Amino acid sequence: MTYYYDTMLAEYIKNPGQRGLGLDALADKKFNYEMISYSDISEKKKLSFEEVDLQKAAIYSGEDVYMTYKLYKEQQANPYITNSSVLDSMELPLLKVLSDMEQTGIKIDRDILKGIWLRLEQAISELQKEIHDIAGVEFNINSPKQVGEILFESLWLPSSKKTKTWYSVNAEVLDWLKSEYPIAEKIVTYRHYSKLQSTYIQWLLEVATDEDRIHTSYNQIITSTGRLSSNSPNLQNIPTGNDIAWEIRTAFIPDADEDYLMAFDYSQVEVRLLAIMSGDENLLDAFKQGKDIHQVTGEFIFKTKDISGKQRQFAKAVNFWVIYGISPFGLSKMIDVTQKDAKVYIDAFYENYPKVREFFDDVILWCKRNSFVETMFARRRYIPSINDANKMIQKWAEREAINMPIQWTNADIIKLAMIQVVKMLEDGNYKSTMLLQVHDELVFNIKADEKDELEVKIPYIMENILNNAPIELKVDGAIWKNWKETK
DNA sequence: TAGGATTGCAA
DNA sequence: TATTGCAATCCTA
Repeated sequence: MTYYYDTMLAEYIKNPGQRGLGLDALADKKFNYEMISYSDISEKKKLSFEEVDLQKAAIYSGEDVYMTYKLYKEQQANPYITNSSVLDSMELPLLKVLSDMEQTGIKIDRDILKGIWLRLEQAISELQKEIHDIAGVEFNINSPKQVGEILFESLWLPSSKKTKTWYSVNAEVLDWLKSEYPIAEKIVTYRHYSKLQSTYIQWLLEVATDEDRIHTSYNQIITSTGRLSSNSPNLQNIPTGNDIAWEIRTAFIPDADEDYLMAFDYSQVEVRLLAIMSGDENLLDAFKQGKDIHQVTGEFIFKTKDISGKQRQFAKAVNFWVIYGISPFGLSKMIDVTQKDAKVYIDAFYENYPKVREFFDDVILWCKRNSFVETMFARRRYIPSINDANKMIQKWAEREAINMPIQWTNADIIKLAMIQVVKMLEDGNYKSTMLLQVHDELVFNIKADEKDELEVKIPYIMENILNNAPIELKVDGAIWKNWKETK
C-alpha cells in the first residue's frame, strides 16, 4: 500500500473555503518564505521544464520537496488534522478515486453532437432573422447592451429592472414581456439555443479526445460547501431540459456497444438528513412509513388530507428551502406567493416538525460558542461572523450555520459512497467502472455480464453509508444506453 | 489582451 | 432577502 498525502487537502479540511492552498501561498503564509517561481527559472515562461537549466531545475524541485515536507510536519502537529478521520478516510482515498475517474473519461458520440449542432445552427439563424425583422435593424443579439437599446430605446417596451450599468435583459425580464411582445420570446429561445450550442456542443466536441472520450477534471478543494466541482469541461452542469437540450445527454454513451450506462442518484438526501440529525419524530415516521414527504408536509401546511398538485409543489419547495434557513420574503419570491402566505407555510413546517426548530437553534447556539459547526463525520467549518456586531451579517452566518451540517454531510456521504463502491468493484474484480459524479448522482459504465449484480450492489452500498441511522437513505437508479435524464 | 459585467446551466 | 461553481460573450481599460 502506497502511502500518499496532500498538503492542500489537509489545509482544506482545516479551513474549507479559504483561498491560497497552494504550496507557494502556504510557504509564504506559514514560514514567511518566498518560493522560486517558475517564471524565474524558465526565462519568460517560454521554456518547458525539460529545457530549464539543470542546476536551476534541481534547486527549484528541491525547494518544492523540502517545503512540502516542512508543511507536512507542520500539519501533523495540528491535532484537528491528526485526530480527524476526514482526511485519512475520506479526502485522501477519494483523491485516488477521482484521479482514476478523470483518466477513464466518458465516451461520447460525435455524430450525435454534430447533428444537434447543425439543427441548432439552423434554428439560430432563423431566429436571428426574425428578431432583426421585428427590430427593423440588425444588431448583436448576444450583446445585453444592444438588446437593451433595441427593446427599451428603439421599440420602447416597458422596462422593469436595471443592472448596475444598464437595463436588465435577463430571462426574468424577457419572460415578463413575452406574452405581449413576441420579440422577447424569440430572444429567449435564441439565447437558449446559443447557450446549448456554444457552451455545450461546441465545447464538448473541442475537448473530446481522438478516442472520442471526455476527461473532466475534478476540483476537490475549491468549494465552501464540501462539494466537488468539475471543469474542462464541466460535466456537472449538462442540461436536463426536455427539449433539444435533453438530447445532449444521448451523446454520452457506454464504452462498448454491449455495455450499459447506469446512473444512481440519492433521493431527497437533505430532508432525510434533516430528519436523522434533528431526530424529529414526525419527519422520521413519514420516512419510516415510506410516505411521500412532500404530501405529508402539504397536509400539515394546508390542514387537509386532500391537497392539490399545486399545494404539493409548494410543500416541496418549503421542504427544500427551510434547510437553507430561507426567510418568508425569499420563499415568496421563489414560489410566487405573498410574503404572508410564505410565512404561514414556514411556520406550519416548524410547528409540525418541532425538533427541526430545536435542532437549528442548537446549531446556532453551538456555533456562537465555538465559532464552528460540524457534520456527522466531525468535519468542521468555521463561521466567525456568527458573532458579528452587524445583525445582517449575523443572520447570514446563522443561515450558513443551519445549512452547513446538512449540506456538508450530504457531500461527505457521496464521497464515502464513491470510495466504498470503487473498493467493491476492485475487490470483486469487476470490469465496470465509475465515470462521473454529479453532486448526488454517480454514473457508471457497466459490463453486460455484471449488470444484474451491480444494479443491486451499488445502490445497496450507497443507501447504507450511515451505520445505525434510524432511516435508510434512498437511491434511485436507471440503466441506459446513454446518459438521459431521469426526471 | 485581461478582466469585469451579464447571462445561464447544474445540483 | 438560498448556495456553489463553470463557462460564453461582450466590451472597456
